[in-house]
Amino acid sequence: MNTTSKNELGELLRQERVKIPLTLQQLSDMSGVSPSHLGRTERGDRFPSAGVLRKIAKPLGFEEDELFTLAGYLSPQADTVSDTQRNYGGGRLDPYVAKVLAQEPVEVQLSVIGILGMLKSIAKGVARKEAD
Amino acid sequence: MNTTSKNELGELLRQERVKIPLTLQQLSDMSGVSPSHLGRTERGDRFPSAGVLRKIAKPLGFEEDELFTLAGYLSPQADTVSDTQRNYGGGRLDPYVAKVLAQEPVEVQLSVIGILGMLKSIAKGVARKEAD
DNA sequence: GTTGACTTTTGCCAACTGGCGAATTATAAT
DNA sequence: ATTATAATTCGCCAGTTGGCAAAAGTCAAC
Repeated sequence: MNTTSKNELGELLRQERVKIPLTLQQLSDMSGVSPSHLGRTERGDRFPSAGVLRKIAKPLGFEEDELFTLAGYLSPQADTVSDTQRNYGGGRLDPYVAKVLAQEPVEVQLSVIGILGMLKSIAKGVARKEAD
Repeated sequence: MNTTSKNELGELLRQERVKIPLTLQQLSDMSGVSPSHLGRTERGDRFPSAGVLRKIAKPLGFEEDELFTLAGYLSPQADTVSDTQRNYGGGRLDPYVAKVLAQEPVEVQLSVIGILGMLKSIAKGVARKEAD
């Protein structure tokens, strides 16, 4: 449908699924869409209908209509769409990192990024000192 | 498809089209959807995809996503809380954590879980000590 | 009534979606 | 290395969507 696509949608879907992390089978169980179809969708040999997009959105952590705009069913600035995180073109989370972290309780996960924030501010201070 | 449907969507579409007023041909010219398909859709023997709903929305005076909810592609009020449903199975990575971490270089990500590992082993030692 | 233009419906068809089961490929475990 | 097991992909299929062209159905002027 979108000739210039390079299949960014499918790649995004796989990226999100893997980083959660989920298998096709698990996502299938949550969404009611067959694993084979999900796989084909991610790799771009099938284009997902609005129905499937709706079913898989929440399990993947998307807003209900977020995937619609990404799929071109809704224009980018269409109403409502809470300007959520613009992480799409941004950095990627290493799958191994995701897997390890996912095994920790959410509070630990949050602590980890809290500590990361501290380290970053310390590093920043050090860098400023060194620059003097 | 839905035997009990009464086809409210199709009837609504026809009502709006006639009210404007437009012929199937005219709506077809504006939307790029064939008259025959529009006719079948209104009468309920075809169910419109998200693509055609998007195409005919504005010509009929609807918001772009308005027909999506009417067609059941979008729930009546998309609640914008992605935090509500989580923890499907065990081992899920918090989306916020994922977003934050994803913005760091992969080496930083790896360092982070390295540090996490250290902290865990320290905690384990402490716990054993306390248990004594 | 008949002709004419216009609107809607119908017959048929290609293309696509999405599911199921088998085959293949990765991942552990012994 | 070999086997077991889980994950992904492939082959094939039924059901739908949506377009085109031809067939009705409508309504006016003549």
